[in-house]
Amino acid sequence: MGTQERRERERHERRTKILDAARELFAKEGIEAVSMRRIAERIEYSPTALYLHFPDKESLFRELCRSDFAGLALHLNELAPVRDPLERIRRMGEAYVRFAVEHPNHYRFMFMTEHPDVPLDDQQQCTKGDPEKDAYAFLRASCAEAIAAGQVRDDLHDADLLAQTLWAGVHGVAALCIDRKESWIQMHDPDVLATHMTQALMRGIRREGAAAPGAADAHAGKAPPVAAAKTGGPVRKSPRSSRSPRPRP
Amino acid sequence: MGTQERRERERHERRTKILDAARELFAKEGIEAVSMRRIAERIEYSPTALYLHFPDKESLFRELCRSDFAGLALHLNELAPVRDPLERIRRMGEAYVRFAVEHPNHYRFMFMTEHPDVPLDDQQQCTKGDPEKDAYAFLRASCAEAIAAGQVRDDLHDADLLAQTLWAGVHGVAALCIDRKESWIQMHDPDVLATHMTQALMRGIRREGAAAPGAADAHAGKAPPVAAAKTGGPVRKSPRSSRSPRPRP
DNA sequence: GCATATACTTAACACTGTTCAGAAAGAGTG
DNA sequence: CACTCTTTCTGAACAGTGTTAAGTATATGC
Repeated sequence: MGTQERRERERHERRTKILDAARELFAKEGIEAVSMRRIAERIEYSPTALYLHFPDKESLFRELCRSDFAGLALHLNELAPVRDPLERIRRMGEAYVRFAVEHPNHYRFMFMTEHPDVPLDDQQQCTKGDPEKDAYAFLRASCAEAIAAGQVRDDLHDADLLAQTLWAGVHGVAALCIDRKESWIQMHDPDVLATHMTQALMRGIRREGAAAPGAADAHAGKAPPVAAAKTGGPVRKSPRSSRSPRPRP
Repeated sequence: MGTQERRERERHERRTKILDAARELFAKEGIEAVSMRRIAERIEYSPTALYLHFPDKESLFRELCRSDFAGLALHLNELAPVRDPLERIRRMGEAYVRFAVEHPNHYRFMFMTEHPDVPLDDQQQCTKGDPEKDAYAFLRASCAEAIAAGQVRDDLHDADLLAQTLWAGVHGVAALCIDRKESWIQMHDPDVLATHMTQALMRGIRREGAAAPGAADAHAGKAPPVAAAKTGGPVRKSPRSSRSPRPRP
């Protein structure tokens, strides 16, 4: 009987209707400024109706941002064809800051607010570690690749440590540019800062003697072994207990 | 007539009584979790009484954090006697992250929340730019010094650009460590990350050919020209910054 | 003694996220 | 058809928030 399926479908439509309304308000005004009542109002529901589809406000926005995480990963994956790992990483940094500045509200929610330690649900569980859907995994894989290629200084041969250092660098640029936009400290242009940050970090992590990539490098015609081809190791999903990269070689 | 002065004094005492209660709650639970009612309760006032001393909640916390800004600047100024500008900057980075991790709530309010573009009041107006009271000014001055000393690459000869790049680097470490403490990405130890970040950045900004400072440098016995000329203080004990791991020279 | 400024309180407003009891409508079953 | 059960939504309410208006003591200044 098709009724079951039709109901499922209609339910899904209602859900996305809520999410669409929320996304619009949220992206424009930020998470704090948007109340459940206003979201409900916009789609002519009562506030209570939202709670039939989402347990609370945070879950609603979490769901909303999940797609944005995927979007970020997709955005960065466009750089997968760049052959030289360090050059790829450098460009990822620039693209990352651009993404953050263009979607400040999403970025703020994704990376600038404390998230309670809620256990990953099934969907997150299987995207985690997949370089195509998990931006951090992609970065980490590229770092591992660079290390394996002997491009990185000896004291940075831990892929997680390297990835987190680089991530922190561009996150700092993004976060300061978003928060301190109208502050007593006049920040430079995000693009300029991002470029200098990534270049400085590249010089800072590169093994001495390793040649900097000339402008010659650039794109490869064909997608190479998928950006590291699992360089990051057996990246599969890990049942949450595996949250201990625990490096220290 | 002494009544005026006494009243002024008593008023000031009430003010600090409020601030003390607020500081305690705020530092423990964060700005969001603390309500005006709870602050008032703690000192056996009615909630409205707070509004006789502060126009609103944000002003209260702003006042509270002003002293912490000064504290940060003081903390960093202990490094003023370090003669070599780049080495001084590098250590400032480490000290900065340590400060952030030790006072996460204050740091979050100072540098991780959007502050409305409120015009600086008189007091802020005159601390701004003073390296002893304004940590950014101190960093910027050190950057200018390093540039003047010919230690910095030519493409980073803008003191603000350089300062903001370095700041962003350590801010990224601090912010990620504070926010992602319990996240699906297990962050490395803040100290380790801070050390690697600052070292990588130092290598990344240093003019090629300029010698890295040997461990020989370190403290100066006497106040050297710029840095300490303004420190006004002989920079005695550094009660809290003494635990500098500092591996890998 | 009296007006006044100060410090405080009670009551209330306009919000917030969230829950609970119920109503209306459709589907499945006798 | 009637009966039940599920789904979907609503209205009212709870417990909280920051903040304001109006009113009350009390000490000061004349």
